[in-house]
Amino acid sequence: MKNLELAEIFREIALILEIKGENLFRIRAYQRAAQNIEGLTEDIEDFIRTDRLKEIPGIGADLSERIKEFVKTDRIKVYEDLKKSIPAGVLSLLEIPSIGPKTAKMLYGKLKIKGIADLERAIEEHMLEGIKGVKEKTIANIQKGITLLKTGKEHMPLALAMQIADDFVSALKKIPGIGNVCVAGSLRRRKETVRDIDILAVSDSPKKVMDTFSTLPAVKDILAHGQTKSSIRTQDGVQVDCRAVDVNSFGAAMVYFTGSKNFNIKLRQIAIKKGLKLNEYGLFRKNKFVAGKTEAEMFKHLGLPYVEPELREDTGEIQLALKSKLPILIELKDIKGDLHVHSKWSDGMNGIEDMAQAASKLGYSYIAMTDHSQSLRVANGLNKDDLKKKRLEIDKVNKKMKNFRVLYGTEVEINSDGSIDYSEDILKQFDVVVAAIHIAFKQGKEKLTSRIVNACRNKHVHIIAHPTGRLWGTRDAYDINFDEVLKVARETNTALEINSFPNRLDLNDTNVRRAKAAGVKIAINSDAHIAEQLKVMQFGIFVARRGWLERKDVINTLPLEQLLKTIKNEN
DNA sequence: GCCGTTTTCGGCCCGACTGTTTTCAGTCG
Repeated sequence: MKNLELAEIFREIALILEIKGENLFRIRAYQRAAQNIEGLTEDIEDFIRTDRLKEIPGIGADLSERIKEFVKTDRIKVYEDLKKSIPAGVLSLLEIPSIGPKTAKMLYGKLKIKGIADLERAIEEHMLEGIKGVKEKTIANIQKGITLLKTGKEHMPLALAMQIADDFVSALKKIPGIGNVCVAGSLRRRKETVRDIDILAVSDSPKKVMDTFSTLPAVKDILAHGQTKSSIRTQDGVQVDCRAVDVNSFGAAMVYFTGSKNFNIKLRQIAIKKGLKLNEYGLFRKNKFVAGKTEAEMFKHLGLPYVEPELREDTGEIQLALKSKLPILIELKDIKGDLHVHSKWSDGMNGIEDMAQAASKLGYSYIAMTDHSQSLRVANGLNKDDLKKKRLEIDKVNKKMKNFRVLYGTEVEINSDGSIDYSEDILKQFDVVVAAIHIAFKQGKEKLTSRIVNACRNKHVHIIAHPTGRLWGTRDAYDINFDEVLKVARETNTALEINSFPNRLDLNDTNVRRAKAAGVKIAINSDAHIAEQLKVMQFGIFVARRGWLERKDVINTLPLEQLLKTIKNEN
């Protein structure tokens, strides 16, 4: 699958064109194409094979040819030529905050600066001084930008961002007379990682909000401080933007500030077609205010149903919204149980009853106690004798608890040779079998794919846990043929997991969408090792929603009896 | 470079903040 590679190239073409000062709309066309290709749930080569390239929004005659050229020859001539015209390092200048295409072009044109190291040297040697339009502050900002780039946090996991955002929101809510205070931006869209935090506040006196915001104890640097909009960096290097609006503009501002950028552009185009103007203050007809107080009324006046924030990425949701065919996204309250949970029997910290009680308190009606299997010694995997004792304990807990069922489960190891860590005899006794890879994940694409595919083909395996194995900040996804996995999972009625652990979130949103498109069922599980961790389920739900999942796509939204029938292939 | 119940040519989202200017360009979201 060459989708991501291709998107990357288009994006780079756009950057080079930007520096060269080319037509802005040509640049945007490449950016848009890159984004749309990235969001595809299907292999780009399939589009070529079936002659549907031009059905992808933003792909016309020219880009179709470029795509075909790339798939066929692995290169794009236009791109190769462009790369020759500008040294690679010049593009890296754009990563520095405060440096955009114009500045990068000027630096390269006037001072032959070909990268960040060059730029630092030039500043040291006072070479920037005396250039038209560059004074002390510009130089200071570039220096600050370089420092930020080197030390600053690039992206942080959603869970961390939510905590930081909560602190800011509570602090702002203490301002006397303040109205709504909400997070917006990619955080509200629940992207798995976010670069900065956006907060929107309703107030009659925006200046007061700005002053309070920029002087909170967590603030280290003030990046901008205006009348209605400010931007700061925290002691930990996280950028937080805050904007204050009038109560009548709250909905418009939420739409605007939540994004995504491309989603906003699409909405504004729709507005124009209706003879309206859309900005962060509202919808206007000839400067007359039409709507703006709530998001719901904004969408309504644009002729659209409410679009959930997680969908607002301009990857086809607007087209569906126009036809009123948006998916009804799954919610946390739809989850009836957790099918991947550990206890003291393997590497968990709580006993079976503790986990069951905690799950019951969350409103679940079942959990599967899926402790590790015998070969995974580091996690205290269970042998045959352990399993017998564990089963007795489960029976005991089940007798005691009302309206709740502990399912006898395992997270069985997919061994390095592709075999399953328990024999058929043992496997068939479990209510729920989750299979997973924890060892030998550098075997290469073919071998890894065949291990997972074999597990799917084992009739006792119901779910593949954390199917791509990525660990945020530690380990990339395994190199597997995901299309092959989807095909076999579908054939064998094996569910793929969304592992909700904040550093896993595996499957991710794009893969979830691909799985749904392929007709594969999903299980959203916590993988909790202590009772408190059952609550990470919400992060899996975020991923599911970003992957367009509805209740019916997820097996653990089913009541117990139906769930058992479904996973055992009995209906 | 894309796209079309206004159009196959001429449009293409909109505004805040900053730093440098004498009215605005560049950057950012």
